[in-house]
Amino acid sequence: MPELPEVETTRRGLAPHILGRCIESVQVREPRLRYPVPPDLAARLEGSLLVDLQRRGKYLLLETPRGNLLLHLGMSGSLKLVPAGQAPGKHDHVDLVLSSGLTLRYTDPRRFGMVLWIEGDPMRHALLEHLGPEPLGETFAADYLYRRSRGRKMPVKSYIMDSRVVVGVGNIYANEALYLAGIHPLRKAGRVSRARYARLVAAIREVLLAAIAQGGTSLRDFVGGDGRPGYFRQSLRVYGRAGETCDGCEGPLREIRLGQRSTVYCPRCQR
DNA sequence: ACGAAGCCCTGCAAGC
DNA sequence: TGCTTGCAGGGCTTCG
Repeated sequence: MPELPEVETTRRGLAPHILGRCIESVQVREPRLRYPVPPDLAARLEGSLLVDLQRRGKYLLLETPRGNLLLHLGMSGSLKLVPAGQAPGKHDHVDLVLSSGLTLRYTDPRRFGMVLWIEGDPMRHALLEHLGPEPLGETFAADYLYRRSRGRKMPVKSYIMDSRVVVGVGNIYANEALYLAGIHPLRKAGRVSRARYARLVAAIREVLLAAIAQGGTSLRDFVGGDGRPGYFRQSLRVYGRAGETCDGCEGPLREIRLGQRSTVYCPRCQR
């Protein structure tokens, strides 16, 4: 399940291999993703130079002189480079055949992801314009989280997973960051102090940066490999560990459902 | 305006 | 063994 670190790892892995290349042809085998792939995508892209690959939250923006390709990996999506002509698998929905002899292949078994075309300023696009700050950027700070949360009654975990508040904090990292910050996931967002938001900001950065650092070790997988970055599993402190022992107090970790998301925490260490 | 629930989808695991 | 059922979840959309 690609979260921000996996998307950033994908961006870094792909960029040096695709930028400066030209799109020779495009094949859309399955347009039924989260939103339909535009029927005229091939006409928009063919013959275009790939100028830049940027990330905004968990979205990737592949820039060409005529517009941007907006990509989201959803739950199960991935992008990889394969040799031109390699037979597609069942869930290989979109191919961009490049001038380099490699094909950029979009795969997504569950089809929660998206491949869209944007002309004009992509940051004005409906899907991007209301996104909150980047968690690794300067504007994401304790003061910001604190002020914006005043009066909010939703659980702090739901608050930090709201992409209008901050982008890129998915379920796994929300669980991990709240554990590191010692904050109970059900605590009302408006009842978290400024000092504890400072700890939370640091914790969110820490888990994301650690995951990116680990993902970076498998960058070679992006060419000819399976295209799957490391999933950071071995470092998880709470996620997927319900019933196991808390590293801090050695008590059992508890699991609840919050908004149909698995939520794991230590009832003793997190208040 | 806010917060919660619903929905999209397939692979996998558990249960019978 | 082969079915059915349930679960996983990002993020937009709808409902209350």
